[in-house]
Amino acid sequence: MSGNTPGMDMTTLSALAEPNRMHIVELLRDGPLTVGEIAERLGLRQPQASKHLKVLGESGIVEAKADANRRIYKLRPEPFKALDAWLSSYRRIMEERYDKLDDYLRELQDKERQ
Amino acid sequence: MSGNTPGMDMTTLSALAEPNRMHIVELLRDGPLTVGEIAERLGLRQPQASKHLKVLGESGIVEAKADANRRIYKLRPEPFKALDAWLSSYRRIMEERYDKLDDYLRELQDKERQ
DNA sequence: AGGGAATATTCCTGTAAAGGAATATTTAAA
DNA sequence: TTTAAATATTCCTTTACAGGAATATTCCCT
Repeated sequence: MSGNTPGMDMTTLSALAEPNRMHIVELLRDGPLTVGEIAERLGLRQPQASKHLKVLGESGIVEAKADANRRIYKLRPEPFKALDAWLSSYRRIMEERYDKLDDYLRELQDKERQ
Repeated sequence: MSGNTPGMDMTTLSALAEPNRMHIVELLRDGPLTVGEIAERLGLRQPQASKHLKVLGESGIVEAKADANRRIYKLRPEPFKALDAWLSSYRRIMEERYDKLDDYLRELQDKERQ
């Protein structure tokens, strides 16, 4: 089997919650990059970049392809798919109607307050 | 103005990355709940529930409606919309083609390795 | 006014995690 | 086989944060 979309991993969120790692992910959105390139663009020292990439790798967000000396990192689709699937169970809450009802109730409360 | 969908807040992710808070959010997905109800269902002590709800509130994930002694908490749609908007910029990476190309490159590399 | 219920806040402690600096590892090239 | 470049790992220190216990606050009721 090849294209499975498992449940969301909590480590996905904690990995993305760190600003430097989020920044790395946003960089990789435009294509694979080398550790050195990532470190340079983020103004990080190389060891920190490696550490953050390790965390991202352990949560499956990123994978590396060895190329001699270098390691080319890129995003893996699975965690994003899982996050999207999880988020979809909140579609009802994101609906427009939800907001309207909310505003309506808020108005009522404001009026009652006087 | 009423229906704005601002950019994603990093605190959304860190708030959700804590297991108890994620659990609270999943509970509230099915409807508003009282602090006591939340604490009871999660096996938390009341102060911890309040603390987690405070964090969720500060990141805008949750809001409370006062009802005498009690505070009824419910989800706010905005952070979920923002997360969805952010995720949508990764749709290309989630595409099926991405996986296929990936597998293809992997095959090539495996063959070259011999 | 006083008491009790529901919730919030404070203080303390332990722990996980991020950054800095140094070092180890791997690989290509001379 | 030594050297240098790219990356990973280790050790140390500091800080953020979660839980526990106690206390403060707010509100209703009598």
